[in-house]
This record gives sequence, C-alpha cells and structure tokens, in this order.
Amino acid sequence: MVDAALAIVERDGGRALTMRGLASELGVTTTTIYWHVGNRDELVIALIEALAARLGTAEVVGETPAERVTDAAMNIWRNALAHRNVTALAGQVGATTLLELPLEISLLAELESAGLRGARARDAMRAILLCIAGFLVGAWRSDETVPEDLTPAALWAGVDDERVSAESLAAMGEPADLEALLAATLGAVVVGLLATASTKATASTKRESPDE
Amino acid sequence: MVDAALAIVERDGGRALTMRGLASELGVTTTTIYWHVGNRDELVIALIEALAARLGTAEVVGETPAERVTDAAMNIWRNALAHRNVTALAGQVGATTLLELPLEISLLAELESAGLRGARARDAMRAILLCIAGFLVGAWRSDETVPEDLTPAALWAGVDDERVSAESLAAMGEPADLEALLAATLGAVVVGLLATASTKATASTKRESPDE
DNA sequence: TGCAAGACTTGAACATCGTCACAGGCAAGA
DNA sequence: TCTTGCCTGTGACGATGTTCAAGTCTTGCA
Repeated sequence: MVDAALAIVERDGGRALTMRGLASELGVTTTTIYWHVGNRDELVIALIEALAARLGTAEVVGETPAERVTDAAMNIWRNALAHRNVTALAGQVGATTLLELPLEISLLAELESAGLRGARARDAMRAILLCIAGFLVGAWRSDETVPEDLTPAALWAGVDDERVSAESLAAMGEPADLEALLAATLGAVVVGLLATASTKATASTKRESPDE
Repeated sequence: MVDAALAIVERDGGRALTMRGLASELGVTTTTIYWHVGNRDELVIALIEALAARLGTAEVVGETPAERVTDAAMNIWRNALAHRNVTALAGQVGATTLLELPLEISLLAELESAGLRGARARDAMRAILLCIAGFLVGAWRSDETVPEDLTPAALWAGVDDERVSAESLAAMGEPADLEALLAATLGAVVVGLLATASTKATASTKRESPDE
C-alpha cells in the first residue's frame, strides 16, 4: 500500500497522491487506507521512510578533503534529482532530513575528516545543505505554472537600466548548467569554510564562547 | 480588492488566501472576485505585482566590490524576510523574479562593477540567488508541520555512527544564526566568483563558445 | 423622461479534496 | 451457533476552486 503510494508520487508527483486515487488504484476504498496507514500526512511520512530505507548510501570519491566534501554534497544533489518528486514532497512537509539522513551523515563525516568539528561542522553542514536546497528550487522551477509572460527571461528582457550592460541583460535568457554551477559554488563555499577552520577569524565566529 | 488579498497573505500566509474568505472579508461573494481579478492564480500575481510596485530599492553599501555585491545580495534576503509570506507565495508559483526584480537589478549592477559581464555575470547572479533561496527555505522550515519526533534535531539525536564524533552530532541540535551564516557563505561564493573572473579557468567555463 | 445596454453582483450549483461515523461482512474460536 | 476481532463499503460533512444563469444597478442615449 505504501509502495503503491510511492509509485504514484514518483510517477505523477506529490500532488497526484490523493486518497481516492490511491484507493481506486489498489481496488479498495479510502477507508481501508485510513485503517492501514492513517492520515494522509502519515502516509506521506511512511512513503518517505520507505524510499529512504531502500536507498543505499553512495560512495564518496576525491583526493583532497575539499574534493571529498564537495562530492559528498553532490551525492545529495544527485539523489534529490533522481527522486525529485519524493524529495519535493518531503520538502513540503519538512522531512528532507528523514529522506537523506545517510547521505548527510556521509557529508558530516567528510567535514570532520577535513578538520571541522562541533559547531563549525554544523554550520558548514547547514550552509552546504541550504545551498543545495536553493539549487533544487531552481531546478524544479522550470515545471511550475509560470504565466508565460512573467517568466524571469521575459522580465529581464523588458529591463532597461543604465547601470547594467545590454550584454549581461541578454545573458539572463536561458538557464545555465545548474549542475556545473552548483559544483563551482560548493567548491567556493567549501574552500571558504575550510579556510575559516584554519584562520579562525571571520564574521561568523562571533558566536564562539570563551570556554571552547 | 487586491490590497485586501495582500493584507490577508501578509497577515495569515498564502494558504489562508481563499476565495470565499477574501469575499466574506470584503462583504461580497466569490463571483465578484472572479469578475474583477479572475483566477486565483491571477489574483496571486496581481497581489505580488502590487507589493513589488510599492517596494522601493534599497541602497547598497560597502567599500570593496565584494562587499558591495554581498550587501546587494543581503538586501534581497532582508526584503524576503520582511515579506516572508508574500515571498513564499511567489516562490510557490514561480514568480520570485517578479517580486524582487529591482533588487536583482541592483545586484547585477554591482556584479558588473566588480568586473563580471555577460554569461559570467549571469552565472554569478544565479548562484547567489539560488543560495539565498535555499537559506530562505531553511528560514521558513521552522514553521512547517513537523511531526514532532521527525524533526531534524530528533533524527540527529538518534544517529550512532562511528565516522562522526559525538561532539558534532550534539551540535546538530539547534539552528544556527542563519543571517550570519548566509553572510559568510555569500562572502565565500562572491570571492570564488570574482576569482573566476580573473583566473578564467574553472569547471563552469566549459560552456564558452569560441565566438565570444 | 423612458428605455436599452452595459457594468456589476448574486445564488446556487459542480467537482474535487481530506476525513470520518456507521453499518456491514468474514473468518476463527468458544 | 454465536461472539469477537479484523477488515471493507456506503455515504456523508466541510472546505476548496470555479462557473452558469439570472438578477440588480448605473449610465448614456433618444
């Protein structure tokens, strides 16, 4: 039953997961679903747990610590893209950690290998994960209900501002390769975070208590 | 009428914007709304446009180009936080650019002042905006319907893995200062992007065509 | 002033969604 | 045979977006 729900979500998206639809696909009525798995929210949670259980952790490659951290992060990105519908659904209910906890653990392990620990490792985790979340939003934005003439490309085409060059405005047309852009961005973030670990003096270290 | 809808969204969130609710708040029936502004989607778009129209562009401060770029980016962040409900609603329908186009233009202008132009300025814009989007997701995640024992903190508390230290696991409890973390992250990203502009040899420059 | 055309509003409905109370069926044990 | 526990079906409630046919009101023209 949870498998059927998972199949529906992976095929048609989380919005297509309706109790009546799932029931008719299983040849039963909605009450049966409520008897077995309860709420729709609980069904979604069970569905995410089912996918998480069957998902193995990917191997991290790379030579330098920075490379390995970046690769562990890109594993999360690739996994989210591979199961985009479930990931989007998990994001809507705030259960992304539930879905990709093993991958996040791998990332944390690589961060520790790179020399980050405690609060700094946590901050690095959060920064990397949030960057990935943002790029996922960008990757999914393409199939949203954009009202044709309000798409970013159309808006940028109508801009006439003396502060920006026409060359750059024209470039805002078609989306770039998000995967490569994310890799480059994460590389910069990781370098910055690791530098913070050694120099130990940036804007974000204000929260260090003296007993550390 | 659009103003009333905007007030509802800013007060109670985008999900509270229902046609019947807006109608009863105005003392009319739903059909009247349909006659005036049409669809619910069109109403949302009109609402976003109304807010965008009354929103002025903020001033960018900073001495070095990197500082000014980061500050222009943080302006977008601060604006999104100040109107979180409308921004979240705009994000759901894919109209964030419509809401914050002036601020994005300012960011693009600062990027050009920093030496980026054309496709590279566009990639830098996208990277920065997507990072901000991710941090916004993180900032809004707190008020989602998390099922108590499936919150990230609870999940991390149950992790027992030899690859990570207990110190780091314990640190995954309470969220860090997202504003400071974003500032640090953007700083690293901007440094990386500007370095890309000078050295001109990274992973993301593969897409340069010879006629540029 | 009378009247028609348009602007606006309304009531009632349709379809869909999550959810649940209630009544049935069906097999196993007493 | 009857009771008990598990499972299923019927039908409803309330909420949502949306639309249709009809009503009311204003406005301009003869």
